[in-house]
Amino acid sequence: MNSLQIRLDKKKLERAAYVLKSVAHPIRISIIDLLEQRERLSVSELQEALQIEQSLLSHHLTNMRDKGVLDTKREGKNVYYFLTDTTISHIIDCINGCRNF
Amino acid sequence: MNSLQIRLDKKKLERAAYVLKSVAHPIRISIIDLLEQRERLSVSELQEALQIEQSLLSHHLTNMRDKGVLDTKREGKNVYYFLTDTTISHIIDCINGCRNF
DNA sequence: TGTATGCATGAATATATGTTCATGTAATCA
DNA sequence: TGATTACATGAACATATATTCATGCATACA
Repeated sequence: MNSLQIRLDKKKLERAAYVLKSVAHPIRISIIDLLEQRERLSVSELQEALQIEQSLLSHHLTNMRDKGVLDTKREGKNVYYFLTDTTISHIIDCINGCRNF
Repeated sequence: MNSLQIRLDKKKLERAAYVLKSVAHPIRISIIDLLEQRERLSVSELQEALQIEQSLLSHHLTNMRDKGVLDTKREGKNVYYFLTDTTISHIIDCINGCRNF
């Protein structure tokens, strides 16, 4: 028997890689970490916690939103970001809980 | 109270991003998927299943090995690759089991 | 309505990653 | 020991990603 084959179709593979990419960055992992603590955060709040340029933060947030990891809700002048799915949190916990990495 | 802060230190963050990056690619996800089915696989076996150039595969394998995701064992002419940690499998399962992605 | 605040966007640049091609090396076997 | 098989490596090139800077747009408020 030699039935070795990839179990994921091309679309799934690309989608998975696409989502994972949007997590695989120190700043973006930090954003997820913060959103695990606070449910939802405005860009200003994130900026204060992260201490990075507003524009850079905005680019990262847009990136994560485009990839479906985050979503937003405007309230007055503020835009609040929140996690769309707990899967991403699990992934970060997974990595951090792991001794080998 | 306003005790919002990143819970992960810089080293952990960079390490996590580093490991995640080595997973965030269709070919490399496929490799992990195959190694979940077979425990260990030679480069030739992987190549047959993946249908990609030997050199490209080798680069990806080296990448994953360097980042601690895979390890190797030579046996005669063959080099066998295997997962060092189930965390990575969990991550892939996590993503695939998730309806939102 | 003008001004300040909060955030987004686009172009330019810097840097990292992926892929190919040619070649190298290690183990086996005739 | 010379040829073959299995895999690795490095340079060159292509492409993607990250960062900065300047500017734009929306909301609120004086």
